[in-house]
Amino acid sequence: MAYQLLIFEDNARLRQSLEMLLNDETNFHVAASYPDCDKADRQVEKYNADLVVMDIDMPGIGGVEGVKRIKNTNPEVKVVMHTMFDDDNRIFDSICAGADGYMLKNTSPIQFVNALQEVMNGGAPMSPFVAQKVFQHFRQAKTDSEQFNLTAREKEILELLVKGNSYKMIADKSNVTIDTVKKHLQNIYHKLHVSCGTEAVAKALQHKIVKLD
Amino acid sequence: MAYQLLIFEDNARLRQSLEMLLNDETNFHVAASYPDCDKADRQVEKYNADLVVMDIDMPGIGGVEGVKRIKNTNPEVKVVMHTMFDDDNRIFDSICAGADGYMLKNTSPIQFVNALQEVMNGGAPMSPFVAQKVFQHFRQAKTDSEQFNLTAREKEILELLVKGNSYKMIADKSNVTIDTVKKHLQNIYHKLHVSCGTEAVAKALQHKIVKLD
DNA sequence: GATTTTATTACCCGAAAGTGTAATAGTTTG
DNA sequence: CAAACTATTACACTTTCGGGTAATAAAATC
Repeated sequence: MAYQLLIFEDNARLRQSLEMLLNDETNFHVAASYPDCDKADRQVEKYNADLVVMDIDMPGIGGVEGVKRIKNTNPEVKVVMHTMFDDDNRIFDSICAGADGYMLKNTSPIQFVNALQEVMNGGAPMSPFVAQKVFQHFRQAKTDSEQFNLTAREKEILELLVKGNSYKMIADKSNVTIDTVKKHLQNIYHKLHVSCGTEAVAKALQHKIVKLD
Repeated sequence: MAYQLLIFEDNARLRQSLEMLLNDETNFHVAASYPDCDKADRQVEKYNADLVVMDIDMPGIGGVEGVKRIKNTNPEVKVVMHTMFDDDNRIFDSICAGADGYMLKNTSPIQFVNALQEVMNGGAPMSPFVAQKVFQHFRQAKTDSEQFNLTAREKEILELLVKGNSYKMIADKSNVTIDTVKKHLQNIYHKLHVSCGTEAVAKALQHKIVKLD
């Protein structure tokens, strides 16, 4: 049985190309295709779709919002983004919205079909460039995190602060007096270029100086 | 010119299989292979390696620490993890340590060679299962973030707190009195099940209730 | 239309946070 | 070896936080 597939793509020529390409595959059947995804959730239900190919830049609600709606009503439907956009925000927004794959439009037809097959097998296909961006996102912080020159002791105390401890609790857990804790945090705030505890926590988490499991 | 390749893999049989497999490829040349990566950084330099295949579970320092060292001394060398481990921590630790790819050992030889080729072309190859984990990592928070039942106003105020504003500053920016801010934050703390601002900031960021660009 | 939720202001009070200054001692580094 | 860094404690002082209680009005919900 072939997978029921829906295409959302505002460029008519590309839409038809995709239809032809995918209908040539025995395990895919393009149930329908649309130039916008304003009613994507209903259309998915109507055709009982297994898989959706979603452009991002479309008239009406964009593809990112489209994914959100589809995943909201039919979480089991797989959605693969298919777009020219390769900027970080579009990529991460799509993934957060629930996309199961992210393929750039420069992908060869063979690779694209492979990607769709991969997503049906439970994978998360993405173009090499996208994969690189995703990896970078994890690494990014690591590099600048050591740029604050916090001493081991200071990291220790900052971590306790981030985990919600008061000055007094930090003092107890570190076996020092509260005044020492105060002094350390004062130094920490200076090094992080912040002026209070909440800001320090935000910065520490943002730059992954401390991790919360 | 073939890429100079190093293999770190403690299982002798697998190590030899990999050598044979990769030496069959015209564009790869296995310069050397080792059962541990304790001196990986020096070995990389000695053979002027372009690419490293790295197991994780090895005697001595593990593969994760190995990647760290290699990337520290030779950031331009590509490192692909090759392991049986598919748990989140190993995956994310490796990526953070600087790995350029993460392939599970159940990968077919053809796919593995493709992955190595992909990484040399600037990609970030990963097994479907790994890709799925990575996507999940982005999505995860989104679901439970709306479970705190914060009102729009409360989110607004919480966001200002996270960004390092004092009660007084929040009051000014929200055009309300400081007492109102206090009351709101008090309610917010209850809803988040925390008892102070720093804890609230940590929780807000952890659950991505507010994002810092 | 009545009830609940949300946003708002106000006041009191004690505890916690944050600043400044200063002194001591061990460690590290040049 | 001297200088710089790190960890530590102490005290005084001001500001900020956070809890409790209470009252009002608009908005949303039932």
